Amino acid sequence: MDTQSTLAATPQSDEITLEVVDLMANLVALFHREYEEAAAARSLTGAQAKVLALLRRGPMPMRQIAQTLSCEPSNITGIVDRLEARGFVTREADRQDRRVKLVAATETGSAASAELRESLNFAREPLAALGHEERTVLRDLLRRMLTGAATPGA
Amino acid sequence: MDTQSTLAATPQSDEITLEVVDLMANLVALFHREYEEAAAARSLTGAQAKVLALLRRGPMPMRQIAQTLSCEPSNITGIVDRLEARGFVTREADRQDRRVKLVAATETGSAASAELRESLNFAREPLAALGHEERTVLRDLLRRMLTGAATPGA
DNA sequence: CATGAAAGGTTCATGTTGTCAACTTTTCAG
DNA sequence: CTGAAAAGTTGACAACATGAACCTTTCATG
Repeated sequence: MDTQSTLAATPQSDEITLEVVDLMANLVALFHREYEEAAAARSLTGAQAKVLALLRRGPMPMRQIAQTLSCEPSNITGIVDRLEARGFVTREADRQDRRVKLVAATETGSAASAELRESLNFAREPLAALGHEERTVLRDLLRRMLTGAATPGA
Repeated sequence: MDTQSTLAATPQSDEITLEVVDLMANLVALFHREYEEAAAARSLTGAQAKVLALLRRGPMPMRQIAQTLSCEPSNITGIVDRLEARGFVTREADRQDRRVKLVAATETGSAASAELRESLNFAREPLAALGHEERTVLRDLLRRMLTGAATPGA
């Protein structure tokens, strides 16, 4: 299945693909910057904002947070420590398995996260360049790219 | 897929846009992870790889690197220090303005950067889902999104 | 049931990234 | 010539990230 369904001999390294990869890199950098700025405007770091965003759907064990963000559990300990110290998050032991600590967003935490998300949607300058139809096309392409790969958030 | 709310007074927050933003966020996270992994496989950090990538087109002053990456110049000092210590990069004073230090990739540095770039092109699983035509469409959309915004690399 | 392996979190040591303020050197305007 | 401004560096400090060692809880197996 690794063998691509296209006809080219080296479909992964043709002109178009190279340029798309570069464009992607730029877009990724741009989004990353905007995300950091939006978080900083609410005196959150990027990592803290990411963790908080994960908790929108409900409490989550430390380990699962680490897996979702692809980092070591010990790293999450520190980030949650800081979020907890500022009242954005609580830690409580799981009833079923007392080894597990469930991290849950507080009122304040949820509010901050929702606010940040809102601000992001409006800050998306790049998208402003595209019309409705184009966004639809883009959406479909992105969907195709993401199904099959790891899709943590949604 | 409601089609009636397209008279958007708030074109930034319709259904499609919201979904595109979320998809983008996932794609950004995915690319970011892959980039870090690819860099780590060559014992480079993400930041070091980014600086090295910037030098592909030729030497660049410290300040310009900082501006392109949207961070403080003092931060670049440290990153370049480590790259220099490992022989990936050299610092030399600019002839015209001796305040300026031009950072240039060495043979080794260029090779590492090129290698990483190559590996990225092949590691791009998401792109594998798209055919040639679709990649072209995607490229055009990305181009549109990036022109007008800050376009550091290209 | 007892015991040891395994899993979930934390702690500690260490290194990298990032900011900010103070400083040196060089350039340039007056 | 003198002072302001620009380019880089340094030092102090916080956050992030990893890996190893450790504690507690769970669970499989004898």
